[in-house]
Amino acid sequence: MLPYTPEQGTLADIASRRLAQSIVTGELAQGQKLNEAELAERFGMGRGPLREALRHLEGMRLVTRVPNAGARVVVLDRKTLSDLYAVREALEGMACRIAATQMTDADIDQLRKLLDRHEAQIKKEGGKVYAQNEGDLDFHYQIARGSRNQMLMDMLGSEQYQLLRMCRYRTSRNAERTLPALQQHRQIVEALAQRDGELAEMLMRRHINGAWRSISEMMDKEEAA
Amino acid sequence: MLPYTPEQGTLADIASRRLAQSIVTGELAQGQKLNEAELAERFGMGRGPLREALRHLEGMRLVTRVPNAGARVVVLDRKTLSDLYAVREALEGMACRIAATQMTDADIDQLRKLLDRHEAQIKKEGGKVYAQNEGDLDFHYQIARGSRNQMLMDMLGSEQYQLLRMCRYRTSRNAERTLPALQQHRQIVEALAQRDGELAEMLMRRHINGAWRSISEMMDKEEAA
DNA sequence: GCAACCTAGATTGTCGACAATGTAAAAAAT
DNA sequence: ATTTTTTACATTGTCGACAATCTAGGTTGC
Repeated sequence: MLPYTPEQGTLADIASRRLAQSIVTGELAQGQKLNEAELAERFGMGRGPLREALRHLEGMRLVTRVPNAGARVVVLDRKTLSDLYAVREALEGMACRIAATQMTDADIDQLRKLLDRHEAQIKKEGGKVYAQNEGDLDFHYQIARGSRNQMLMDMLGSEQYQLLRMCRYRTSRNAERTLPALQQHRQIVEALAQRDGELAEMLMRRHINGAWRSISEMMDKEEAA
Repeated sequence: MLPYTPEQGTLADIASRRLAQSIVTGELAQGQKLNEAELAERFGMGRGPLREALRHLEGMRLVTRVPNAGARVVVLDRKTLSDLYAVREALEGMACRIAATQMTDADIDQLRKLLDRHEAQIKKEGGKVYAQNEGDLDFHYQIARGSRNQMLMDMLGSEQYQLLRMCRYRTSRNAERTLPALQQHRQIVEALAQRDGELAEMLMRRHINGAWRSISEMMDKEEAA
């Protein structure tokens, strides 16, 4: 259950969502120049709303702007991703620790069901990447919700972490990590069920660290080629 | 050394900075309605750039917008601040742990000098609130820099954490906590100097936790009145 | 007197045009 | 031929006007 983005609102809101989606999925390449007139044309709106959308995205750090030179899609280099995963480890570790005391039994049960669905999906399709990706995000977001910390939820769910989704799309083609990841997810849920915050935090930190190492290796291979 | 914001740029950039400043200092009250035409008039610009600035601030979470009903200054209630301080504890704790291995001796020396200046200022003026405030922010930001994690620096220095500055302005009138805080800062620096990341993290977490308790108490008193 | 409805004013959302700036290609000079 | 200068074009920045929406006050009916 990702934060629901209603399909309506002002034109600027719509443009903002569509652009965010295009950036995150890689439809718009990293570093690509964003031409206002062209995008406005494509979305069927004036340049005004589109400029507002770009400003919003700038605040979200999905685009970078230079005065009088326009906006470009942000570029995720190795260092940026490394920094991001370090921050994730701290934030989501904390989320787990707090969630262990704050989540209701019903919440935890929902988490289990979510993982069941993931498992079924993996077995059926061998990991249709898109769904698997959003599913993993769901898991992490649900735990953030469990912490009852709105700021954490904002950071993970809607804003800053879009960068993460962006990275996922690039790196999730090899689905070899999905099964061990699911296993780790289950361990985390069990720790939460036992109300063991420290263990849950440790498992989550290890899980994220492992994910980073996997991505890092993949980038090494890509660079070698 | 807060991130330097040049006094130039597009009108939207200027409006964004001026608004952020006004919001953070409390010149614009929490929850206050932001009238586009009025603000545009005051800043001597059209409504276009001003709307872009509002969008940017929305991305920064300093204002909240409702379609067709305008923008309002964000309201920092007790829960929001509590969440914010929990996140701070995790992030700045991490910053300390990493900074202990990443900062150069020169960096640490600069940190000592910064604290010397703070001490002198406190003794001289009994804590001119504004300077003291920004000074404390400097300290925390320098440590984030020491972690060499750009994402962390962004989060602390320029964006999300503006909420924190906002809160500080409201709560820093009673300067009774400045001296113990300085003492804690010194302890943290010495832990960094000894390259003891774990200790530095622990001290920082305790420091932030103490700050939150102090603010929380103050809010209790205010509510009682 | 109270409530629902309607009207007038204010405010936000959007667009198109124009000015300012940056960029790249063509022309001129060495 | 290469470098510099100039010129033309594309893009961004800004403004003012108009349409859509919301809000408040008054009016009408019960």
